[in-house]
Amino acid sequence: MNVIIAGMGTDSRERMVRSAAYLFRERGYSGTGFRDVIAHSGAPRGSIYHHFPGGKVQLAEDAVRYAGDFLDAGIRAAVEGGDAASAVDAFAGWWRGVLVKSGFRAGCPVVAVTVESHDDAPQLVKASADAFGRWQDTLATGLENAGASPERAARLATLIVSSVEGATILCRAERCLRPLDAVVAELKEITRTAVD
Amino acid sequence: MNVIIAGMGTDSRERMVRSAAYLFRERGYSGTGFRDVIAHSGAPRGSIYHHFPGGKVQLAEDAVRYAGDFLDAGIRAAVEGGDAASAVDAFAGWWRGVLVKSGFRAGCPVVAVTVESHDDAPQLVKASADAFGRWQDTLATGLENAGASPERAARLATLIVSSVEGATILCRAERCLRPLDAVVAELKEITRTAVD
DNA sequence: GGTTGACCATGACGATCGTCATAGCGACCC
DNA sequence: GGGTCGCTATGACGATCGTCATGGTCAACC
Repeated sequence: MNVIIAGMGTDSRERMVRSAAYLFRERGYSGTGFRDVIAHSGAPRGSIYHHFPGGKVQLAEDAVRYAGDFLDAGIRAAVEGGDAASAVDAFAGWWRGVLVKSGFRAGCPVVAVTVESHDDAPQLVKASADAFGRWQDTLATGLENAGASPERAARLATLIVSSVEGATILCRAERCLRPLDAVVAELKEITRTAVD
Repeated sequence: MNVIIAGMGTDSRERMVRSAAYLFRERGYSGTGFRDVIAHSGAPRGSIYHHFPGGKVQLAEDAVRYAGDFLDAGIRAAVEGGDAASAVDAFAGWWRGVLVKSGFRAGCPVVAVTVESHDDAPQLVKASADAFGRWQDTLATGLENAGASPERAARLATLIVSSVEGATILCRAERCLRPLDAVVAELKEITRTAVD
């Protein structure tokens, strides 16, 4: 039987969400069909609209939320027990692993959903904004604790998220880690001077 | 009749390429069908595979190249007759205009194609890498002329392209210019200290 | 132990996807 | 003026898309 924990659904439901997030990273939102999610997750076809009455949009919404929560927890853990540079390392290091492990074929699922969202699915835009916002808030808190002013910390957090996400895209195009490494080097220099 | 200029195709062919680049910015690659391109460009349906024997992939390839050339020319013009900060303004200012004019619904077509490309279309990855590479080269040249060292100029150019592209995505999600403004403020500060 | 309800198997719906074949148009060349 | 060729109109192909209805299974609860 399935043990239901508050906030978490069935096994197959969660597998679908995780697979959707995984597949979005490589093929994007429109490029990923329900059949792909079923095949990748091994979840049953018949219960799609039982778990996701809102259809594909709801699945994508949950996938974005899942990715947002997952990465935010990683950033938070690295920020709580490290210096300012570890905030950058935690965020960039995760995407470096995604790039290498996928052979530069995968990127950020939140980015994928954002750049494809039309007007008839505003929930997706909101979910993406939530994820990006939480990442920035967590990073900004870490930078403040390291000694940066609140205003500067907020601006730097936005720069970190923007540049690392952008560098991840450039890495996929160039099929190498050079852009991400260059960005991280500059970011570390900036954060170092900002916390003094 | 159609006046054929070297490197440029028919009117309807070029309209299709431009429309594809335009539509990719809002709906992405997989989210944009040939029928959308036909409707938006007013081009005839029957000549799709006359102008693009390679099908949708070739159309996207040309769209990425078109966007790459177009923006590179803008950056080059701004870099040639300005200081180091104008390089940032030229690049970021273009995307600011795209965001505002589209109501935060459009982004970068090169990004859209990159994050959706699978293995069966490596031409698209290469075309994207070319566009990103040219933008970085042009910006780096401008930074070098302003006084930055070649190595630092290359790293900064990568940071500029990455962070502005990333900020554009964040702006679409948050539906405001705050991320881009924050990034531009930090970038100007960095480039100012780098050219001294 | 009968009933409820969460969950899944199966198959199909209409729409749209990228692709292509065929026929025909009109301008140009010899 | 007959023929060639760039370009377009039209319609269809099979595949796949998201969506949903129906019927069934099995554990849980009164």
